[in-house]
Amino acid sequence: MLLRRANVVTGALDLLDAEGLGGLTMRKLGVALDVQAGALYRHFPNKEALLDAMADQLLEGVGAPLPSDLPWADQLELLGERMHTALLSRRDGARMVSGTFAPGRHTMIASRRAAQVLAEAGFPPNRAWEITFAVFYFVLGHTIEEQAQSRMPAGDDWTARLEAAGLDTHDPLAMGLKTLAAADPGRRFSYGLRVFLSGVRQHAPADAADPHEAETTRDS
Amino acid sequence: MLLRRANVVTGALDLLDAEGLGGLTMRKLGVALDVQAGALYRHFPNKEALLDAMADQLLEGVGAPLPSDLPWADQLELLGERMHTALLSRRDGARMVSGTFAPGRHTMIASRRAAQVLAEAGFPPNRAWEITFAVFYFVLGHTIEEQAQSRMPAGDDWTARLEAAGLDTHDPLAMGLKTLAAADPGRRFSYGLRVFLSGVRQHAPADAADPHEAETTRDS
DNA sequence: CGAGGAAGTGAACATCGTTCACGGTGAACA
DNA sequence: TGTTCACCGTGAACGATGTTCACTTCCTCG
Repeated sequence: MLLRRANVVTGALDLLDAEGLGGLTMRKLGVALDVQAGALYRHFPNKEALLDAMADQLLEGVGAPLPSDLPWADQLELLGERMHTALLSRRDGARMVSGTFAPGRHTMIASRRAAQVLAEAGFPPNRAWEITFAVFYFVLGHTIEEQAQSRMPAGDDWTARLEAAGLDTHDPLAMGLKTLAAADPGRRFSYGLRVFLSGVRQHAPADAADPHEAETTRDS
Repeated sequence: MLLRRANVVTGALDLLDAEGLGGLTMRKLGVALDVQAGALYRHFPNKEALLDAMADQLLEGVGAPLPSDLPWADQLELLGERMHTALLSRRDGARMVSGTFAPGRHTMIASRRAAQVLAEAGFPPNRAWEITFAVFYFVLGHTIEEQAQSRMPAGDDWTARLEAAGLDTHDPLAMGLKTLAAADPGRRFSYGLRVFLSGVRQHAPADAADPHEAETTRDS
């Protein structure tokens, strides 16, 4: 069968799931696609371009329309959760996206959606983009670590590290770290995202229509 | 001259500045240290361990004591700025740190410092760590992108990308993106960090002594 | 039917991380 | 003083990786 650009991308994403980012090799991808490794260069100038395409494919749908009856901050939260889910959908997805330089089509669509939500909330355009990127950085960074932790040796206790940092193991702070490592990373992510967004809400211009703020400081 | 572990790390960091993360090679590092590549394996079991040590060295001093007369949120901001500066001090510093798995000594010290500030502000220990990591993720993610953009081709206009995403070039949103690309990344970072931290402030427990919040909602 | 171009082959190239048998050297110890 | 021994470094090799290239194969279109 003829090899199409899209086949290469989906095949590469499947191989990513099977082998991880380190095991994603042009030769292995060739085997998976029943093709010699060199043939892949008919569709992509180099591996980096393939990774760019993979990253963009991963973010497909993140920028889909949002329920317009939601407050803008909740729309942003939904967008962040979508991105989080998309990054988690493939092994090492976050690390792969973070290694990408040129934002692709779907990435731009998602960014545009976020910036638009913020602009409609009253933020000036450059501020809207600024916050958009900031939120995405947080999502990306958190998800990278989330996926990195999942491949750590199970009993990789933080105890030794805490001691090396001069922290007593019985310190309540040390205990907190251990309970954190055992906690659900998804909940941690959502909490962090909400913390961030409540900061965004506080920086919203005065003319923004925000129900949360309205509850506490205004009434209409 | 005898090669010591610390010499390898500093030599590797200098080579990182000269060649970038992609050009950081065991052989090149050998040449820089007047040593055969294989000799490096007397000091580090593999390249990853060397990168871990480099990343940790980069973060030395970030966790230094903070001026205790500062409000806790400002202490956290200072910590974030310190980390930002440290990551920027070497080429590809942020990407290098993000590729690291095992947090080293200095990394733990810096994290501990942040968690301690939050704990003293009244956050329960696990929440303190949660927020610590979230802030660090933001700093890391933002700095990665910051350093990635600096090696982009100068005239890499976003115009084409915006059009591919279905956004008119004359849209005010599109204009905002262009002004953003021309803006000082350091200012953008500081703004994002403050936005995040104002969110953290809003999630502080009621018994936290915070002057900002006091100004607006309480008075003592 | 025949030509042209795209898709794929297979082998090679340079480079990478890593390993290993070996040489040297300097300090500790009898 | 002579011997030992742990450590540091050498030099060459191994396998794997990204990438290239001359060549074949095959589909399509005039």
